[in-house]
Amino acid sequence: MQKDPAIPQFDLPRLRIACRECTLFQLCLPVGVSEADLDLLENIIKRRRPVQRGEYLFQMGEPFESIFAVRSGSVKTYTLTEDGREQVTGFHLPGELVGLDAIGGGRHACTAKALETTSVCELPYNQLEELWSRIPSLPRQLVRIMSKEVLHDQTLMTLLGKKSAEERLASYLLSLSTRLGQRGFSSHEFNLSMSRNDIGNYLGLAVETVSRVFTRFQDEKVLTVQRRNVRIHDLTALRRISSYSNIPRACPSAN
Amino acid sequence: MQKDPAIPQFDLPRLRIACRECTLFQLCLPVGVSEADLDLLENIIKRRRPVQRGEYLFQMGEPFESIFAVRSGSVKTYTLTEDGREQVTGFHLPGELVGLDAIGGGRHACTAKALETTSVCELPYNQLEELWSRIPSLPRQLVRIMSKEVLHDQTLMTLLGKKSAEERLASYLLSLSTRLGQRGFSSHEFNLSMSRNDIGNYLGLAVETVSRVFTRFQDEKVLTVQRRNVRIHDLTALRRISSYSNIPRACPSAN
DNA sequence: CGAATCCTTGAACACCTTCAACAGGGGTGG
DNA sequence: CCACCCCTGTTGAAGGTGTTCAAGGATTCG
Repeated sequence: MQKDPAIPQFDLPRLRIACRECTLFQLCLPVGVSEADLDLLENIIKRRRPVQRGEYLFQMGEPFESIFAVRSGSVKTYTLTEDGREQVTGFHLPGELVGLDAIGGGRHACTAKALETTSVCELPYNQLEELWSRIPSLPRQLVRIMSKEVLHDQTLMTLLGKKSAEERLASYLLSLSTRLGQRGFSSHEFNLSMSRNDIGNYLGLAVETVSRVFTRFQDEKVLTVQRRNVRIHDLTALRRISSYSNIPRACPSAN
Repeated sequence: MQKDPAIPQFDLPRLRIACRECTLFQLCLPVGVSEADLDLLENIIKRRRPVQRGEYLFQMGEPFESIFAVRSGSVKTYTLTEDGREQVTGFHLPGELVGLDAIGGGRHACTAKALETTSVCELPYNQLEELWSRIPSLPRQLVRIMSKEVLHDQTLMTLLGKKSAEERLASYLLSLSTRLGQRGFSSHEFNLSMSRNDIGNYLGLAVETVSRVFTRFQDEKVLTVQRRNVRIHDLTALRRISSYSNIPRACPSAN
């Protein structure tokens, strides 16, 4: 695993880590859960030993047992299309939940792979459901999180359906920057844990295009990029680029 | 409103329609709710008078009050991007829920517009939440539905990121065909309630491309299309086209 | 009947992809 | 410790798919 100045190592060996001590408390499922109820929640959480880069949290087709909360590191989720190609469906940072798309189908619809050394909290879903009657804020929060997930997917649909290559990469970097900032990391310098291949796959672009746009951004002094290390110099420019301001054609707001 | 042989008129004037009598019972939120509990659920449902074509269920930015279940007709949801362009995020058929993306944010993130005369069940969300303790299957079912929504969005991401124009339209028509079939309508002949503009917007294509692909499909005898009326002749061909079998380039499953 | 909207078709262009080749790290093994 | 190799990332050139621009036809509705 590469050294990564932006992602400090957590105290991984400490197996028993309470939600209330977790730096991600505000971002994760326990939001709104009372002190008294936290114990109930914590009792069902399995804290696995850290997952190494390339290892799986779960794989597509496996029976659905648990959802996972990322504690540190990062996870990529992807599906295999019928002809065996990979479609990256998301990158998950600390505090984010993985596996939500499997609840409805009983089987995992995607594969979750660690992009670096990653630690997660495993939440057995059956046990989680059983807590709902005792902790009503739990299902409320879960539904809220899933609602935001739907919202996120919709912005992604806009990105894929309407945006140019530059707009896509700018939006992507801004998303990463914001999310890292929320988690206490630097929002203007960070290391990408995913390859250009993954980025391109996720953004609906060829690897070469991702590479080219990166160098274009660098030429325009918007950022500096060296392999996986990104330093954003002009956040405003990035924002301007991302909110596509192409001249819109006459677009009758059809019936 | 145009005549539509594939969508028979429901008995709209009858205001009091019980879930248990609803033909959509199996597709909608009440799945898994016991007979005894149905009354509780039905009591909070507001059944509005039918919404006319072009009218709104809700608009972007409005405070979130209710989610809606489509009873008959169809609804288009869309967001306005920062520069005022429209992004269609979905088309909703009978039995499907609308407004789920607003739960997390407190405000509607999209606008829902009727594509034809449409009737809906309005479910005030606060009251719905209050029922959860009495009817535990309600939140379970809601989470399940939202999970499927996430799943659906992911296939759409694949469509937008990886598929060609032909593959997109074929997938879209198959989706419509399947969903209409599930609802008791013909799966090989139906009328589109949305314009080419909306379809193109949804699929990330220019209107002209949608039109061209339609005629190409017609030339290949896959279907007949006359304005909004679609007759599918070769479902197999459509399926073959939709599951893109382009020669994949070397695609190292980059860690 | 006329206006507006929706849909279709044609031609030129643009953006991104594909193909190809090479450069630079990082890891492994000698 | 260096050489080597593989993988990742970069850059160039050609090509294709879909967009844009433009114009005309069809349908609906006032």
